Amino acid sequence: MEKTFDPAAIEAKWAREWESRGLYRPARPDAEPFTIVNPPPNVTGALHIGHALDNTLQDVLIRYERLRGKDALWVVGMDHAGIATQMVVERQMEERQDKRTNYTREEFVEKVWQWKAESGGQITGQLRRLGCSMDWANERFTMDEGLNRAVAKVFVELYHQNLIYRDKRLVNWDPKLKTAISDLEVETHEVQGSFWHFKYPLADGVTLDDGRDHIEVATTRPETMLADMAVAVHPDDERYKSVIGKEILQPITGRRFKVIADEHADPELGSGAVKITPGHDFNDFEVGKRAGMRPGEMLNMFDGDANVIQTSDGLIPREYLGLHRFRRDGTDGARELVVKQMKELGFLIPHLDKEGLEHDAEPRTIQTPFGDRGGVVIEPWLTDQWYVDAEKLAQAPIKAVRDGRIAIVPKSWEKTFFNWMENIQPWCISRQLWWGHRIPAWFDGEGNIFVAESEEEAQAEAGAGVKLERDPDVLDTWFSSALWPFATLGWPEDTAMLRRHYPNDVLVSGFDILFFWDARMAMQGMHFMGEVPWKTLYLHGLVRAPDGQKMSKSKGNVVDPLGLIDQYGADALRFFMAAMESQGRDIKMDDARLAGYRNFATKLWNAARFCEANGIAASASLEAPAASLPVNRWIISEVADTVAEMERAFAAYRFDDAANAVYSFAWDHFCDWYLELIKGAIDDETKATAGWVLDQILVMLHPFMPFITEELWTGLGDRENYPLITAKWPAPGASRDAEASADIDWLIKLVRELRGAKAELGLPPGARLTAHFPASLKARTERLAAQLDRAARLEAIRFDPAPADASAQLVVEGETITVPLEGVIDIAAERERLTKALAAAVKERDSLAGRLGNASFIERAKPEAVEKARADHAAKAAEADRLAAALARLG
RNA sequence: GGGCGCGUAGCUCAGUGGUAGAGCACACCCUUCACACGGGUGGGGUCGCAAGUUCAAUCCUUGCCGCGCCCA
Repeated sequence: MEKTFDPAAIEAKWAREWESRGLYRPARPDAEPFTIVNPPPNVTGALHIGHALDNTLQDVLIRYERLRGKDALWVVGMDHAGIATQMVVERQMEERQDKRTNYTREEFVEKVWQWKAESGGQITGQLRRLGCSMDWANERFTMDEGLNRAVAKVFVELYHQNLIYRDKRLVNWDPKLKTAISDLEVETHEVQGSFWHFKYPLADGVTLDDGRDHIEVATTRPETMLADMAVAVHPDDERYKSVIGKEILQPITGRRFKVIADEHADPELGSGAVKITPGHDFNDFEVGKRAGMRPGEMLNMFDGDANVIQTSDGLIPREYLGLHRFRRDGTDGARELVVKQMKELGFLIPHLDKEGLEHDAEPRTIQTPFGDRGGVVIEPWLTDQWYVDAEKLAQAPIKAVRDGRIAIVPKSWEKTFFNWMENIQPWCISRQLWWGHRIPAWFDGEGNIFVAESEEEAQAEAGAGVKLERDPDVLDTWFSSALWPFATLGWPEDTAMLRRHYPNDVLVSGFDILFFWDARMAMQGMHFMGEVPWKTLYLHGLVRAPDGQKMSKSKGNVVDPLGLIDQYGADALRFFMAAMESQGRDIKMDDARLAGYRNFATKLWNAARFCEANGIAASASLEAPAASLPVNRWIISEVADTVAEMERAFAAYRFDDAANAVYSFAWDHFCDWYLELIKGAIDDETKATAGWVLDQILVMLHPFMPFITEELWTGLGDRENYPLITAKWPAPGASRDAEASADIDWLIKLVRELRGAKAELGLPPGARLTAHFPASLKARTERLAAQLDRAARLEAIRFDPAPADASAQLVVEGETITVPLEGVIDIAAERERLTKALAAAVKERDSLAGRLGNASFIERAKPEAVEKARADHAAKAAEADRLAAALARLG
């Protein structure tokens, strides 16, 4: 074995071996199932650091449960990512001066499939590098045959249950991608913009009570005045009461419309009057509806690119037609022209700044909606789209979380979940794209809709001879991924897989997709399966840059997980992710820590080398070997404790605790103490014990560091047919051995005292000394003779009284051990050492005495607390006495 | 405006109603027969601030300050 562990040399080998031997999903028909579905990564995606975290956590759970003997299934697949994928392919076409619309829909979609076959799905190879033990043999795709069927069936059923419907209303329109998107795909950012104030003249000579012949309105989007249909004032606003029902004459379009009363107008804000553009603003749309306008009558002034088109009343002046909504690429748009004309016409009310200077507009920070993919400002646009009645579907998941059938971990997310689910809006699911699941709805020429799983069925419904045209739109990608927990298991067929693995056990996802994906899975799962999709929903945080900033391509601070794997090894990266994962908190990247876990892998590697060189080999039994020596009995106890601690941590989804438990056991207990204590005295019992303990470390560490542990497991024993990945989780069959633990705990304290004394007295660490023990320790020192020789470096153990002077005195568990140091001891240094130790003991003793002297403590504190304080006080007092005596003896 | 979370050693983070922990970093020692990606010893924290509850508060409550995220 090499001195330094080289991850690259073994990772690819094991990933290949495990997968090709079918070890990621061994046949375990009689075992209890354990199921996780993986959040399907985008077919366009590459592995980023968030995937590394998300998938590490899932793999840790899957490997743990597989070791525990369960039939562990980790469903893997990819997401067709409608918008993202279409964008990728279109961008490539652009580079060749080509474009989507040069092709038929079928030709284009064929090209996307080609792209997918050639360069899509790189991420699957990258997940394998991370060691993800997914069920690769049954990889799925949101547009494979099974999912297609499931999507069609879900759509048709929800439609017939009136849970999917078609509606004309305002949608979030992305004018760059030219598709509708859902509320969730809109990101609001603050933008520095302008707030313009205008006069809207009252028609027919009407005036306000104060004599003015106009109403003042203000807007951040003046271009929409081309489609204004009302001015709203608050019904109780005395300033405007007299003009409610009177008309405005819009200066640019010459359109006449009414002053209406609506509570949306806030008398406290600005003039208290607002212009109403129901076709281009969500609030105005509602005001318009309340005023009796039907969506079909609302004026629309934009095409899909957000360029101005003529409204149905033909009143937009010719010079506006074709202009973009606002300035773009250095060219003024409708907004700029509206402001210019209103100003020329004398209807612009200038803004006065602090210095009294006039400006066209007041500067203002505006909450502006952007499309999360296209990155341009969203335009509220009046179109026909398909909607899911999310409010109805949300009820069952709300109840399931409420009554605990779904446990959200960490629990603090429940509130967020409820808040969103209880205020959920209709979900717009149609997208004006070519790549995706085409909506299974057909139209005849007369406004009738036929929704069916196939064209034949739709035709049958419509009647022979009726000419049908299929809805050109596709479904939101999340509509299909919402079916993941059951559609990947065979639904709508009633398969054995489905019965066995639904509900899934746990879903692990970042909180950023709680609404996008998790909540929607819960809705669809409960609706179609009648049961929760998973029993536990574990939400983790984001991986942040070392400075705590969010990683983003535009900031250039993204960390490539594959680079980290190259540098530190996949095991170290995985261990880092798990050890840093404490219940959903964000994780800051920290290379030093990663390096630390690489060092840990090397440490383990070298411990195994040591074992190998000393004839310590693989164990044959799951149970701990019989042992008589204290060191062996002690380390077996420690294994049992560690197993228990890990199981507790796993049950609570404390990845950090589980990782730290095996880390500290392997390094602190096994390497630093056990191996040191057995050196030079490795008999058969010790060989058996050490081999067994090392095996237990490999098993316990395997979920976190699968590669190195598997390599060592097969390297240490002849067990090609019993690979670690499918080995058995520890069952030591031993409990804490109190006597052995007391012995070794004492020994460790003694050794630490000796080392400390040597360091402080300036003695070489390797110096061999004689120690005088009290006779009461005779039996213990005999049991530990080998270790006292080796680890404590004691040359001789004596029970006669030590010479009174020139000695170091160590107080261990209340007993004084004297180490004569004639000729070498620096009395002053020893005095200083003892004085320091005494001061510490006295401080603690007195603090405890103070507490015990407090009558109300004795009366009111829990009896255990009082008891413990008494015991601690006695121990500290004894220690202080011993140290004081030792100091006195020095003179 | 509403909600959630955070503020603990120089850094990254655990943690507990009863004397504060880890990793890294730091100082000193060690070329000890697995490992310098190592071993040993040690220094370092008024647990953001203030008040309250309690025999006892870093931990519970309230307020404040600072930071972050989500929603409107």
